[in-house]
Amino acid sequence: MMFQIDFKSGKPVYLQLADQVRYAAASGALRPGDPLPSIRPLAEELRVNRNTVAKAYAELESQGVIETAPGKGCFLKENNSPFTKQVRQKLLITEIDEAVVMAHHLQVDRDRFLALVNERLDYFERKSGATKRDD
Amino acid sequence: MMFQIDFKSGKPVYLQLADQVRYAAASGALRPGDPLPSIRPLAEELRVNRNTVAKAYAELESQGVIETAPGKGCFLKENNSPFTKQVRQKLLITEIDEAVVMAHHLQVDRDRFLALVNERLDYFERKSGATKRDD
DNA sequence: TCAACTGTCATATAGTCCTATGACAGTAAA
DNA sequence: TTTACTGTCATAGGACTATATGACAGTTGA
Repeated sequence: MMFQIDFKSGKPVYLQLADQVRYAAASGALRPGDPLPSIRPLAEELRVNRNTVAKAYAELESQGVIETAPGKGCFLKENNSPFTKQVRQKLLITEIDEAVVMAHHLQVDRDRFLALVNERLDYFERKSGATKRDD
Repeated sequence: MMFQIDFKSGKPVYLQLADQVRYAAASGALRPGDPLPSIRPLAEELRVNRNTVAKAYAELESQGVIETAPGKGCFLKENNSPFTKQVRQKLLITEIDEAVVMAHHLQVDRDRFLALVNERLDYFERKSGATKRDD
């Protein structure tokens, strides 16, 4: 589905979820005014307590990313650009660095690493091509 | 100094430290047989409790990265790749996938992503080359 | 109105992370 | 031996994360 939790990462679940909502907003997967998944169903889907989802949403609301309306639901706010282009690039570089460090640690050389990266890019392109939405 | 902790990251301190030791080993900043900083001084320097440093070291020892000798100190192990080739590749692919997924989220296209990967590879190669020591 | 949904709040429980602190045993050098 | 270092262990407490659960009020549609 739209959100995924890594329970082994050591990173709090509510932060993972909040980050993913921000990414969805940044990437356009969620647009201003769009409803977010309701707390209870999402908690069930992610196999997480409803309080944990509520905490993620509460944080997002306090940061002005979403709007919550008791009785109605949660919606993406109009003017949400929590990430500038620079910040987004920094986020990506952090992820890339972790992979590069792991490659060093595992003594995988540059060519083999780049081959793996291309392989995974192919894999995800095939995958997302299959799930492309009609908007 | 050699290690740095980000107290705002949400990631446990002992995991951050363990990762940095692994990186130091991978990059050559620490070589097999080298002594690691002693627990108490390092804890003081990082402004962290000594138990937290001890926990990081204990994890590294259980993973075969370092060796601890009560009364003497902690030292980088000779052959620190406790993982089989398959397991290592799987670990690496997991890291790569996280970066690829992030790139998708942030709408960074393939060419730009590969350019960033190469840039970071260059960066780390320069860095590990520059930290070569005179012993 | 009634039922089913929405978010919200309060309480209790458990686990982890981190701190603080004292104590112990092994090592090494004066 | 004494002193100062090393890693290790045990205990206690605070903060945070997450769980489980019950209850409440607002919204919506039958």
